[in-house]
This record gives sequence, C-alpha cells and structure tokens, in this order.
Amino acid sequence: MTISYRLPDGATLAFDAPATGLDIAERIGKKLAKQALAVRVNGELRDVYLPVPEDAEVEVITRDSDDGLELLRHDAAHVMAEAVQELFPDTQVTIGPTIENGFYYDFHREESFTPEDLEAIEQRMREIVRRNEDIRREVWDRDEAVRFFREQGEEFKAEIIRDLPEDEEVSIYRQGDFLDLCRGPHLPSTGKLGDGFRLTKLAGAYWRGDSSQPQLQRIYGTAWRDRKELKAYLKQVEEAEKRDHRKLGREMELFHQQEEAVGSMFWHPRGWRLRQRLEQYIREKMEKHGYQEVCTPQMMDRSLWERSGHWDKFGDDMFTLCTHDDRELAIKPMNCPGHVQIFKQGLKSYRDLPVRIGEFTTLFRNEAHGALHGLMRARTFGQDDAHIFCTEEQVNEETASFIRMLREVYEAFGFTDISVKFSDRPEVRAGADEVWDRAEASLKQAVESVGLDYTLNPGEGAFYGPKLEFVLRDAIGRDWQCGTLQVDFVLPERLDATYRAEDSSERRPVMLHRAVLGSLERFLGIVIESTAGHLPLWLSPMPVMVATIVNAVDDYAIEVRDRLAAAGVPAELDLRNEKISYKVREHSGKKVPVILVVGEREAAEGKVAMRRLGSKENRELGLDEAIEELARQRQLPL
RNA sequence: GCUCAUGUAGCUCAGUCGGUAGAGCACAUCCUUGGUAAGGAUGAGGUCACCGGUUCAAAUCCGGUCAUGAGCUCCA
Repeated sequence: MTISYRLPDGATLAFDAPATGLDIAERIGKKLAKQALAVRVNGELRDVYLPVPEDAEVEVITRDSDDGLELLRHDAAHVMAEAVQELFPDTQVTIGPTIENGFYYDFHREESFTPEDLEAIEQRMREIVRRNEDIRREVWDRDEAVRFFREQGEEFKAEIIRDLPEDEEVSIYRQGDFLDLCRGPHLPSTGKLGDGFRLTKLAGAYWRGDSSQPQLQRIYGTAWRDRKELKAYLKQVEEAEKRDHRKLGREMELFHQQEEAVGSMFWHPRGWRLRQRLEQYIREKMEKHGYQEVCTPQMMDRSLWERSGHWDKFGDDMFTLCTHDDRELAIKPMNCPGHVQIFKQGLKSYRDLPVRIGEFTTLFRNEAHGALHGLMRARTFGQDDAHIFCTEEQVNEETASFIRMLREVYEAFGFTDISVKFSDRPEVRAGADEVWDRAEASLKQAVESVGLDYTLNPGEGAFYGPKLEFVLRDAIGRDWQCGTLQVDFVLPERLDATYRAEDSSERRPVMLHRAVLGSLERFLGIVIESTAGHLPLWLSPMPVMVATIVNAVDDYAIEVRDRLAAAGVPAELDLRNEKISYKVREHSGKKVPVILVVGEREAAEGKVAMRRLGSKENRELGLDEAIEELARQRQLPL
C-alpha cells in the first residue's frame, strides 16, 4: 500500500503507511521538520503530529507564513491561560481568540488583575515556553467533558461545550497540566512560541459580548515571530500615538475640551475655520448634486418624536427639556423628522421628485460616557445629513448618483480604498416585514446595478430601514465607517408624507437617509490622524505664514500677506524679533503647510522663499507667481 | 452604563519612608535684527482634579465624586 502526498510545488512524496505532518516535513528536510508548526491538509489546518490517513495535498506551515503567525498568537493565548491558572488557581477561563496583531483571553475571577499581575503572568508565560510542554489533542466524550470542567469549577467552559453543535467533536488540548477546550490546531509544543510576545493591557468584557451577562477580565497581548518584529510593532504603536487627533488638535490650536462640557468641543479660531472649511466644501459639493440646504428646529415636541418612532427606539440617546407650561421637548439627535415636515408643506407632485434636502446643523446625542472619544465620538456634532424623497423607481438612480458623489468626495481627501457593507433588518425595528422585504430588495438591486461589491452585515440596519455603509481605509491602514445610505419606507408612513402620482392617486415617497462624511467632527479627526496634521492647502485653517528675517522688511511682509488675502488665501504674519529657524520650527510644529520667508533680498527683488511643510526644500519665486500658485491650490476641490 | 488604569504649572513630566512643590519647553521683561526645525539673561506662574477620612502633619495612605485613557456594550 502506498500513500502519496502532493506538495505545493507539485512534487509528490510516497509513504508505505499514513505519515504524520512531521514525517512529511522530515522527508523534505531536517530544518523544515524543526520549523513545522502545523500542516494544511486539503486546505484544512491540522496538528503536525497527527497522521494524514490518505492521499492528500499537504503543505507544511512554518512561522514565516500568515497562518503560522496566527497559530503563534493563538498559542500565546493558551500559554497565557495556563500561566494565569498556575498563578491564580481561582480563575475560570473562557475564550481566547487571536485578533489583529495579537490575542486576548477572557477570565472570570472575583479579584481584579493588576498591572503587576500582568508582569508576573508574562514572566510565567516565558517559563512555560522554556518548559517546552507538549501540546496534544484529545477527543473527549461530550458529557464527560462537561462533567470534568464542572468539577474543575469551570462553568463557562462547561457552558461552551454544552452549546457546541451535536455533530462537533469535543477536542481538548493538553498542555502540561493545563487542559483547554479548543478546536485547534496548535503548535506541537509551547517552546515553539518563542519570545516575540508581550501582554499589553487589561480591560473588561462581557461574557458572550452581552452587557446583561457577567463581566469578565480580558487580558490583551501582542505576539510576533520574534523579538525584532515585536519591537517594530511597539514602535509603530508609539508612532500612531503621536498622531492622535487630540494631541494634534492642541498643538495645531484647533480645539479643546473640558469637564463642564463633556462630549463637546471648544473650537478655537483655527479649528473653527477648519471645521467651517470642511462644511463649506461639502455644502458646495451637495449643491452641485442637486441638494437644497435647510435648517430645522433644534428642539421639537415629544409628540413628534413619538410619532416618528425615535422616542421608542432612540429615546435613551436623546436629551430632553421641559418648558414652563410642562411641555416636553427633545433636542434633535437626527434631522429626519424635521425634513419630513418640510417635505409635507404644500402638495407634492410626482413631478417634484426627487426632493433632496440637506442640513448641517448640530445634532445632540447622549452617548454613553465610556464611548466618548475626542472628535471621533462626541455628544454634539454636525453631519452632512440629507434626505432624498423619491419614488421606488428612483431609488436605483439616486443610489448610483450618491455613490458617484461619495467617491469624488473621498478622493478629494486621498481616500481611494473604499468598501461597502450591506446591513439588513435588526431585531428592534419599526415597520412590517413585508415593507422590509421591499426595502431590502430595492437597495440590494440599487447596489448591484452600480456594480459595487459588498459584504453582508446581517441584523445591523437602522430601525427604520436597511442601509449601505461605506468604509474607507486611511493612510495608516485603519478602517472607518463614514458614509451611509439608508432606505426608509417606514418614516414617510409614520409621519404621513405623500405625493400625488401620475394617475392622481396619493402615494408614499421612499425616503433615503444619506451622509458622505457622516459626523463632520469625526471625519476631521480621521483626516487629521491620517495626515498626521499635514492637511491639504485647500483645507488647512492657516495655509500660509509670512515670516520675516529682519524687521526692515516688515512693510513688504504686510504687502505679501494682504495680497494673499485678496487672492483668497488666508495668511498670518510673523514679524517677531526671532531668528528665522525659530519661526520655522514653531510654525512647522503647528503644521502650517506653507511658510513664506522674506528677507532683504526678497523684498528688494519682489520675491518670496517658499517652504512646504515636511520638506526642507526652499523655492525662491516671484510674488505674483507664488500668489497664483497658492490661490490655485486653495480652491475647494469640487 | 460596565471593568481596569490615570489626574502635580499652558505643555511634557520628576517628586524617595507622610514633614507644606521641582525641571525642561511655553509665557512676560530686557538684550540680541539674524537666511530656513530651539540666541542669551532675568522673572512670573501651582487650593498637587474635587469632597471627605486617618494623622501632630497628606501631592503622598484610605473612601467617595468628577474627568480622561484603554477595552466592553453602543454607534456617526
């Protein structure tokens, strides 16, 4: 009897009897056998010491591959669990998956872990790696496994086993004296983990991600192939912290926050100019695309929010206040009910559709304390919010043209990597199932008609309708959900919006809720972090600084500033009695995109010396030429 | 809202065993008018987040509150 295994390079290895992954690796080379962490058999990852029973495609997995790294991280989680149980026997283990860059494990324990505990756990992990314990898979009887974990006081594990699908094998991995339920596969021994890991942080997490369930303690770690990769990662994290928008916001004199206004901004002059600039850009963009801007009340009577359904579904997030005559008002968390009121004024004909209504006024949402995060998650913020009232037949074209605009806008900020998620009906929702059927079908058809790839995001729709979510990838590889388009058959019904159709019957319009940037505050935060504060000239709140070398040229510097201003380029003057390097350093630190240096020579020749942020190059050019260039770059990229 | 951590000058941070507060930068004044990321001197600046407790004595120890950070839940 011969069994043959086909390798990725096409070669075939023949054995007389079923060989283990390790045997196969050994046949290929001694070194590979040493490095083997697992094998992929017909596409499925398996433990390296298990026999491969029949002819198969076999690939040996080492730490060099992505799969190998994933295995290392998974094992790091298990080694951590073993370390924790050795040091703190009263701890129950739950689950410990890999995540981007690392892993975590959730534990249940009466006492809290301290940062010192983390160090001790990490030390013990290194010891376990040195012990080089074998990690072996065992298949247990389901009831026996439940009984075992029960006896160990591991109620959470017992619960997981009980909930496993009937036909699934209950595999237990034995690693020294530590046994853990796990699907696997695993490294052959703890020594293979190496020393490229570190425990990073401690946080709370709910059992099964449900806030009504017990709270667990989650320990996060990062794990890499070796110490060098670990160091590179830690360095990268450090760099990312440097571009935190709250830090840059302070350095660039954009905004601040303080205790008395949690979740809101104090916008400083430069910050507000930036925020206004962004708003102006999207306003003009929307005008070009046929939107009309409106302004609706900041607060409206409770009864309207009850009719719209917000009171029920969004009530916890709404701020309310009472008038002297005991009326209860809600401060708007969304514009939709207001826009419906505008649509309803006067009779609308099918000839009027689509009606596109946009608004940028501030919204107020009572976000949970722990969710707040600078500009990224605020309680007061503006949105490039708009609602399109149209017929069912127009949903397609409106969706398509919205997506065109969205792409143009993202491109203006340098975001070209965009993906789409399709979110369908959530559990808590308004409207009958048949209405949802129609809304989902309609939106699905619209995405497909523009040839957009999308992934399904089940149960994540808004309470009034399904939605598309547009996710952009920023310059440092982070994903952000900004744009959204939601189809709504419910609100026009609830708030009784109608139009007169061709056959003179009264019909309900479909309402599309849509935003490209989403929260203007949040979008700014993303742009700031993604550019590390190096904003494009058209957006920058302080695009040009005119800095003098000697006071004798003050008058010329003033002329330069005034002529820039006349050409639509805001500029400030730095006439201080300081060295030019001092001025350059200071304004560069504040991320001013262009510094125009003027000294005796420039003044005499009607020139400026232009220095761009991030470059040491120093261009000397005529004043007219410089103004022309800067004015062009200051134009909104419409 | 939940868990853990943190809160000292405008910013970044020291502050040992509990003995009444320190640096650098920034700021002010004076000197310096200089060529592309820090010129020099002098000075001012703090209810150590807030409230309470222990103590002869609290930035320091204990409790509570608030805020911030990381994560969870939620979400733009």
